Amino acid sequence: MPGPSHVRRPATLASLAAELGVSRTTVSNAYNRPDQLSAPLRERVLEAARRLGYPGPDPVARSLRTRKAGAVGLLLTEALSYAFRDPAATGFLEGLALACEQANQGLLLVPVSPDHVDVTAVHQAGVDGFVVYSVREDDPHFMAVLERPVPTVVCDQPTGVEGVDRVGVDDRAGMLGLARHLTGLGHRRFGVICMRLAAGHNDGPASAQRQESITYPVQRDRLGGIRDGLAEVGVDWADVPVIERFEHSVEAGRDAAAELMAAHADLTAVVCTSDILALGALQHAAERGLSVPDDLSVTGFDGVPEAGRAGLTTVNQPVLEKGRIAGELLLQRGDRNRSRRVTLPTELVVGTTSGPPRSDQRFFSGW
Amino acid sequence: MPGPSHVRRPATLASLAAELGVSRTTVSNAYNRPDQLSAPLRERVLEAARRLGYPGPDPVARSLRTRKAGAVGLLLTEALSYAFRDPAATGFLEGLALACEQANQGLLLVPVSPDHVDVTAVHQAGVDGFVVYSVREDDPHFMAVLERPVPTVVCDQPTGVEGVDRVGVDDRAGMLGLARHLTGLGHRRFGVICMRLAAGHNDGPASAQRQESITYPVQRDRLGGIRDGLAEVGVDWADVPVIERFEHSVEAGRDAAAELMAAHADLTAVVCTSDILALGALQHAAERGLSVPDDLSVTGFDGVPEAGRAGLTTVNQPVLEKGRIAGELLLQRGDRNRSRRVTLPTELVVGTTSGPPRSDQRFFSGW
DNA sequence: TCACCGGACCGTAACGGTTCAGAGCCTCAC
DNA sequence: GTGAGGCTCTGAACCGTTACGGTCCGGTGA
Repeated sequence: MPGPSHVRRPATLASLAAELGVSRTTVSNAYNRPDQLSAPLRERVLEAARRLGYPGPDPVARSLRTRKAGAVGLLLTEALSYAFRDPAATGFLEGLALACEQANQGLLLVPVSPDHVDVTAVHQAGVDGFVVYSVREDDPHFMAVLERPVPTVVCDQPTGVEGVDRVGVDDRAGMLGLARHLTGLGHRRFGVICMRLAAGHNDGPASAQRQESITYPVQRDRLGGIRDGLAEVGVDWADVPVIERFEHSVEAGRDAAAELMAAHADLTAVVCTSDILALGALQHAAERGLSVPDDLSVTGFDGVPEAGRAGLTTVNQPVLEKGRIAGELLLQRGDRNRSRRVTLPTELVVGTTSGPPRSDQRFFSGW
Repeated sequence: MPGPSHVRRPATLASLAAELGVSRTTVSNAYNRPDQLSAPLRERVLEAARRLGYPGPDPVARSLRTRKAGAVGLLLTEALSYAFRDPAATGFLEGLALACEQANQGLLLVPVSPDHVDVTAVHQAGVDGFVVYSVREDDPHFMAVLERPVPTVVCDQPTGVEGVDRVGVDDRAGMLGLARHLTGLGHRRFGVICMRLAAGHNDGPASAQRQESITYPVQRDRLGGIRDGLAEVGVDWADVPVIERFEHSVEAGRDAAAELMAAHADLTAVVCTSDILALGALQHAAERGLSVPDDLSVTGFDGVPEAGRAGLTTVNQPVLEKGRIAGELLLQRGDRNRSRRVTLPTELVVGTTSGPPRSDQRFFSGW
């Protein structure tokens, strides 16, 4: 098997042209516009290229001249590797990759350092546009993206950025439906487990003040949906404990559930703002010996495959579709200039983790 | 919230320099080498940049000049989106992404068209090197990568390419250990389900001839490992039916198992060359009413999370580690020029899907 | 006074292509 | 014979930046 050709400094289009005694234009055309030169000459060019080990036009130089990179940048707030761990993100990426490969565009995962903020990677990225996946409103990387003179599409959050297309779901409505499902079953004593609400590490109860200053619109909407749903049956939001976790993992959900139940043993329903957290809550319930849904109802959000297998009551959102549409919004942008907003439908999925509270608990809740 | 700046044609370094009456070098230095100019002047430059909406040095132009793109290209044979569906690939990607983000390098997923071969995407990719994940020996995209004058690292396959680093596991040894486990349990009647062996769609038995012309070394080694293991107890490989599937999915595994068992109802063990296929085989066994492992033993390869949950007997390989090392081989390549080979260990995991064959079956196998 | 030095800044030449307006030249119709 | 038009091919400008090797100037030590 032949080895790679990176040993020798490769020939350039110019050197190839000189070798052949033709103009650089002609060599360029041999690659890009075969109809612009005679077949024999073209063959002669290509043959010489083979002989001299010319790898074809340099992609970077071409990008500079043509002003297109042939790639889409993807920005995530989390560490890059996170994208491959979170099933919701994975689904999104699959959809986005689908759109990219259909348009023959590369997908550049922009490395963001989770620890120290460093936006150079955003400046480094040779891309024709950015897809931003679910980042904080005041994310510095996102700011850097906005400064780049390329189109941008946001998935989920931040919302309402001028001149930027967005695709997402109606998180508030989705959660509202879920809350009604639970209140309809008779629940009145709720606890909530949510994801990171703003910059800064806050593992524990989310104070009213913190809830005021949420910088993740999705979390804001999901909490808002729950609050609205509970308000309909007279449950005061101030009485609902909300536990926040910085990390988004099953482990974090389990841990949060433990914290929640330790302080509020009388809850009949735990609403989580993601399936991953809910799966953790289910783990905790099992460890605590609570029967779900008899002793406790647990719900999630997203509709990831594992949730389906676990029979979790949740709100499905079309993650793959979100990715696909994000890609299409970016790539198929005609001469449109106004920003477009796409809101996809969610669907309440009633699984086996939600049911009416025990009658004694129901009675208890009447106090 | 402010909008993006892609409306106006952005200022260039040159125009900024002209505006300020300084040289372009100075502006460049303001961004890249703050120590090369006085602080006040630097501030003046940056202020003017802000005022004129100069987004900082163009990444593509910079790449052209500095000859580095700040990104690693990833080549997969399958459609891009596949990478996010196969858990083994996902694990690999996570590891690779880890290495990339540590080196502050982007990860460019190169779009390959699964249907019609089109290597332009490989030529398009502005990257400093390629990681090739598990492709066919004669894959045209891979050939195109080799022509690019950049370093390349291969994961798994193809093997033995001159001048190209490689990371993988000893697939043959892994499978050999697994085969010994099964023969040790008493199995003598085997069936095999394997992944795509070569170019071309072959869903069905893999003839001896096809097995001769395998172009996926990993499959060659895994099958070879089984063969060697069976030979040790006198089982003739010619008597072992091998079913191939083009698609790599649970569904395909289920289907292949059905085909296998329909023709060979007397098998006591089905060895699959991947966990995904094995999970499908388990599904089929369940549908057929076979008790695993009493009626049938089923094994996989890879050690994906789902296999763990299913209790599958399999061969674990450190997929995340493979990705991380692939990235490191590419990024931390010193002035080394000889190609490096890294072989990571595998581990036999005995789950609940393998056990001794029924005694009557064992007797039967003695015929 | 003068050679020398270091900091601050600059001019020029790449980097490797693409693009566009032609220049030749040949053919064909009139 | 001649002008129109088509096919090939060329020359020069341009894309936006950084690398390299300077220059300029004020200060210093002898």
